[in-house]
Amino acid sequence: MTHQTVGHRARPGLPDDPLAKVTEPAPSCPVEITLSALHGRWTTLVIRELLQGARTFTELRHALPALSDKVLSDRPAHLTEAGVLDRRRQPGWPPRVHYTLTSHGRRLGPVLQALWDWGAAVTASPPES
Amino acid sequence: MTHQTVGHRARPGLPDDPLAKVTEPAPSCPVEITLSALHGRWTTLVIRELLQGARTFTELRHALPALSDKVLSDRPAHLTEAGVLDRRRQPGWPPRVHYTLTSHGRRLGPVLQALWDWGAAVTASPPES
DNA sequence: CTGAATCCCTGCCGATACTG
DNA sequence: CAGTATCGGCAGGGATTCAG
Repeated sequence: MTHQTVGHRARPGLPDDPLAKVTEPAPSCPVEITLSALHGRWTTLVIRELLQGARTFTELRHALPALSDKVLSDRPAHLTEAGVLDRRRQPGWPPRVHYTLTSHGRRLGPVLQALWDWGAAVTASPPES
Repeated sequence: MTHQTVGHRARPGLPDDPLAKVTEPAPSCPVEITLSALHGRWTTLVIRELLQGARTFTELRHALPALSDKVLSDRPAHLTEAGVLDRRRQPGWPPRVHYTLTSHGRRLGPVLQALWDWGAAVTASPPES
């Protein structure tokens, strides 16, 4: 399926890594890092928007009209810290800021795809419950 | 609506699906469904544990000693609702409950793998920050 | 043994108002 | 234009206690 080139593994399941044995949500755990990057309402929608190209603050607001200015400001800031986004100020007036995905950010595409596929599969064939 | 076959996709990124155009975190969005299943602290660690086989309440407690009884009870309950887990009571005394991944649950393995890979890649090559 | 009920504390998110 | 400051409501989750 859309199993990208994220590296194949000998066996299914989780990798053979010392961090795979943590018994608490350590911030150094790769899974925690990713979930932390995706954390927060609206976050995945902001990423989806930017997967289609650079966006300014106003363009994001237009694409996601329900977001308050605060969240519209917080999400890109958080994502920039997480290394997902690049923030470029365009000199002059009025101020313009362009948000662009970094190479890391672009690699979130397959991750969101994996999330999408699982949710779609569950919807298509709900469990016994 | 979810007319899709989750098969191959013409282009990278997100699928061509009406739900891909929501402008708010709709609960019917597959991505939201998956994130909702993984939602909550400790959740992914519980799933990781169960990816290695069925576990009882006590076995989970032993594997994840830091969890309070409440969370240790809430997480499997939530995951059962989400169709990830199967809960089987063993008759007799003392009461024993076995938690097992459903077929949907087992399919979370690759999803966690994708999350792991992204986090590991970011750690390996941190951004400009 | 396997939880459910309760209490409290914290952090998220929405709304509104203000600034370089 | 692109945010920051502030306030308040509410849900998540830890600790403790109780129940089948």
